[in-house]
Amino acid sequence: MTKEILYQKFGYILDDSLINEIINVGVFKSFSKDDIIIDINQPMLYIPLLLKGHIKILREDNEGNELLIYFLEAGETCTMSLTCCMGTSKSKIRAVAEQDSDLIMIPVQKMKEWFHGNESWRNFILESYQIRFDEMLDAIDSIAFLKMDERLLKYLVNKSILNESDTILVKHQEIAEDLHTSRVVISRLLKQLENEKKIKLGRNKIEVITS
Amino acid sequence: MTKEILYQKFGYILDDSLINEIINVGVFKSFSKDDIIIDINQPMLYIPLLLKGHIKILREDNEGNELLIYFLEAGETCTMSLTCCMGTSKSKIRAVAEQDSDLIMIPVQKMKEWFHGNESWRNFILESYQIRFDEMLDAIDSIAFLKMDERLLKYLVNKSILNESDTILVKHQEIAEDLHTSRVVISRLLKQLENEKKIKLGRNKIEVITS
DNA sequence: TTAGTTTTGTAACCTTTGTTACATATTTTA
DNA sequence: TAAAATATGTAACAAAGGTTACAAAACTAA
Repeated sequence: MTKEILYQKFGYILDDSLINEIINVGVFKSFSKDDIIIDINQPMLYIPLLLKGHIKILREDNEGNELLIYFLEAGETCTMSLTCCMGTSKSKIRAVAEQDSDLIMIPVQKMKEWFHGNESWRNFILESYQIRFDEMLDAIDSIAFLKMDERLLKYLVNKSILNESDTILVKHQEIAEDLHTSRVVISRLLKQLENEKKIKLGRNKIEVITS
Repeated sequence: MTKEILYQKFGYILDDSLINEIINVGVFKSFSKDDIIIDINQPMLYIPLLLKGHIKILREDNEGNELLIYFLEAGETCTMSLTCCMGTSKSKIRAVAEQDSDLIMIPVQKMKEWFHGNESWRNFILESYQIRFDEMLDAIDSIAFLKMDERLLKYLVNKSILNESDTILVKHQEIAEDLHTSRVVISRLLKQLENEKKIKLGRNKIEVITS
């Protein structure tokens, strides 16, 4: 039940009255794997709280090529959507369900009210910003400082932690899009990582060797 | 006088009583060009409000190589320092004065009080976060999607806008450090940009041709 | 089971970026 | 003014990553 999940994922920081209000004003939504939850330039009318699943946050260049910035997990929100209260209300990123995911969508107006009226919500917002900032810095570090093979391994390890499994179900093409490179480059580097005994390759499947 | 500059740069968003309190509790500090204002892993005890000058915000890799993330201008604050209220209080970035700069340093404790007690401060924080987020996205775009010659030109144009002058006083080595590449690469690409009539090179000096 | 589709492997080649080494030009200092 | 220090120019080569083209393997559906 939604209320229980809300308490479980957000109860550590949001107070009881607020959680009750979230249930009253929030709109429950489910998305299937690969659904686009919000797209670039779409108006942001709701702030999403993620109850279940994982969401990819992506950026796009002029030619339509993507780049994964970070993942959202259950118990988190997209700070991009928070900034919409000020200034532009258009999304600068694309959010895609990495797995089947459940969200509660909160109208922007409520977010503003709570921001000025509820301390626990303010703390949640601050904490969210901090987490996102750290993720953005980490994304910058990876792109700027790591070579593609290192980025690839980090991506795989991260994904395996996220899914709580050493085996990742993914195609080379999908990895290439997330890392903003070509499928051939990924296949080449994956084979190299396999030779270095860091992973094991299968069709639609990669096993990360943790040892 | 400090009070007037505060009103001039922050009066559009912070209310009068808050500006008066900032003057009371804030510590005025001046830095010279190339001074390190705060370094990586240093504890963050103050939030800086930039009154005059420009500040470079840099990230560093394991080998000590830098990468410019963005510039702070007068009327802005470093959101990295805001997040220190929650969680870690260690700086994840290095802040270096790009020009002689004046700051007002606000104790973290005050920032927390104001965040829960003053609406104009909350709006300022939200706005700051939005600006920084956009800058971070822009930094990611540049690193991920642009080739080095494009990044270089963007860097030069940006610097020329910031300094309100077509002529930038800078060494190739410094550019190389900001963009996380080598001096030879920068010299090569600068010469190329000069051949394309986009810039004019001098010693310690680059003129951006706007035409 | 066969034909088509999807996914992966790999070779060959190109472009961009990084490295080393050294030359030249300009400024500073003795 | 000569010597030293600093800044820039450039060649030659290396390495990483991107592109094209095609083959082979694995799966799917008729």
